[in-house]
Amino acid sequence: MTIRVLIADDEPHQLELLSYNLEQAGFSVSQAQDGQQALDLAEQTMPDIIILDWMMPNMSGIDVCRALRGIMATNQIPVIMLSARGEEGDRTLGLDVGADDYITKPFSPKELVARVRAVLRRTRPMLMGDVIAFADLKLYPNKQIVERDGQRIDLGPKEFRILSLLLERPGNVFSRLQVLDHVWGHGVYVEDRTVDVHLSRLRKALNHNPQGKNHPDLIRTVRGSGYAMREPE
Amino acid sequence: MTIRVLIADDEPHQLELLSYNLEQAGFSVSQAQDGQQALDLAEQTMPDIIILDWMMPNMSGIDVCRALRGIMATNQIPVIMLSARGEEGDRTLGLDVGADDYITKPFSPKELVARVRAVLRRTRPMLMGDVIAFADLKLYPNKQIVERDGQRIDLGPKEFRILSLLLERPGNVFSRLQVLDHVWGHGVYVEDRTVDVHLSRLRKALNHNPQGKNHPDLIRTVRGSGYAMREPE
DNA sequence: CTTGATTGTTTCAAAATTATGACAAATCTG
DNA sequence: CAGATTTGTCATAATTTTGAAACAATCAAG
Repeated sequence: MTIRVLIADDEPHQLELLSYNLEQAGFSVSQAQDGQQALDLAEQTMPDIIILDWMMPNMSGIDVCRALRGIMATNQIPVIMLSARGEEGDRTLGLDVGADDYITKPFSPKELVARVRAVLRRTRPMLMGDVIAFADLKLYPNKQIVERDGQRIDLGPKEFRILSLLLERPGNVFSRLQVLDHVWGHGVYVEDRTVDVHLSRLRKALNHNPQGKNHPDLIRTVRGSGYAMREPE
Repeated sequence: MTIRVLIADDEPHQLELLSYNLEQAGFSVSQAQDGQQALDLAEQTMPDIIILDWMMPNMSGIDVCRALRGIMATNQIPVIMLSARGEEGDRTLGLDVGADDYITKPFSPKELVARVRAVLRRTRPMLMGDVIAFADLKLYPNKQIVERDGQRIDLGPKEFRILSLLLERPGNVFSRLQVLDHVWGHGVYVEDRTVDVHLSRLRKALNHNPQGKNHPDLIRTVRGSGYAMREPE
């Protein structure tokens, strides 16, 4: 369950240095030497976070960021921009384009690592082991426990992971294929209708109420598309 | 099995004074002169507790604390902040960033030592040799003794250490690999299934009741992941 | 209100994972 | 060193989880 970082910088020395530090910090790192390559790699490998140097040949960090935001698959991946300039205008431009954080050079590798963690904590709290709350539901990643309305709920591994996925972006619709990819992993031969079955099991477990009436259904079926968490009224 | 403290303060005199007192109190102390160094040392040596001066060159105590919290490896290490100012806002900022306690200057070395002990007692009772209680279970860390429901229980060394590990963060799931790492140590060639066997032995020992019915099982198996202490709802 | 498409559920055998008894090797104790 | 205890592995049993198929229910549009 390692966190994957993509880092793009045209200066080999800097790239190597930062990669090394990120790896030391326990991340799995892939490198790009220019903007175009970064974009390609991002699409191919779908990292958990992307670090872009502002100035790069071929395609600037800004351009890459804009492009990433335009692609459905990548537009949720958090981005950190690295910049030599320190002008306020740049910063806002960076954030405007959809970057999640902005670091001005010079900075220490330590700082970069800290920022990466901070951004991930903000955007993907589950990856960092924080408790996820949604309506009257609580999910404890470290304990692999789910509670609804204070009541403990038992879930099989697959159901737990599906719920985790849905809770990563509450409200977002996940297609059956996406669910298969994230929960089963790539290249696994399984019917997509199997997802339905697990969703059914998940619903049954979540909505079942020991005393009396069932809880309202927290999962929304989007006909023709997939499933999502539903925020109750 | 001495407790290791990292203390960071940019004023050499103060640093020396506090270090001396902490050492007198039986702690093993390492020193940092600025924030960056503190962060580095923390990652390298993984102390049991960290004391940070609020104002430091290079990186303030706040920044260091934030960074520590962002790093998986260090985010469980308790932190005490030292501050010259006494404003309420600072205090809450300090605690917001994830500090465990906050001391306003001027303070006596005695007070610092007392606070260190208090924080450790709160966060890592086992380190202080305190008795760990969990449900009707009691574990005496330095005596290597466990009792359930008042009855003395005999555990082999491995079983004792596994139980200690599970009790460090009750409810948290520990993978077989984590258990192997913590109990056997790194680079030991042992089947992961061996952990199952020891868990089985641990359970048998814990749940066996001389008079009549067995105790309820205190250990939770998390299919596909590992083991954890079973917490009440 | 019918129809075709999509989704929900139940059931069941297979697959995967975990529990545990038995035993030899290793380690400790006196 | 002898005897006792602790360890690690294996084989087998017990359990849980999974995936697919079959059928029921629901939906969206004519």
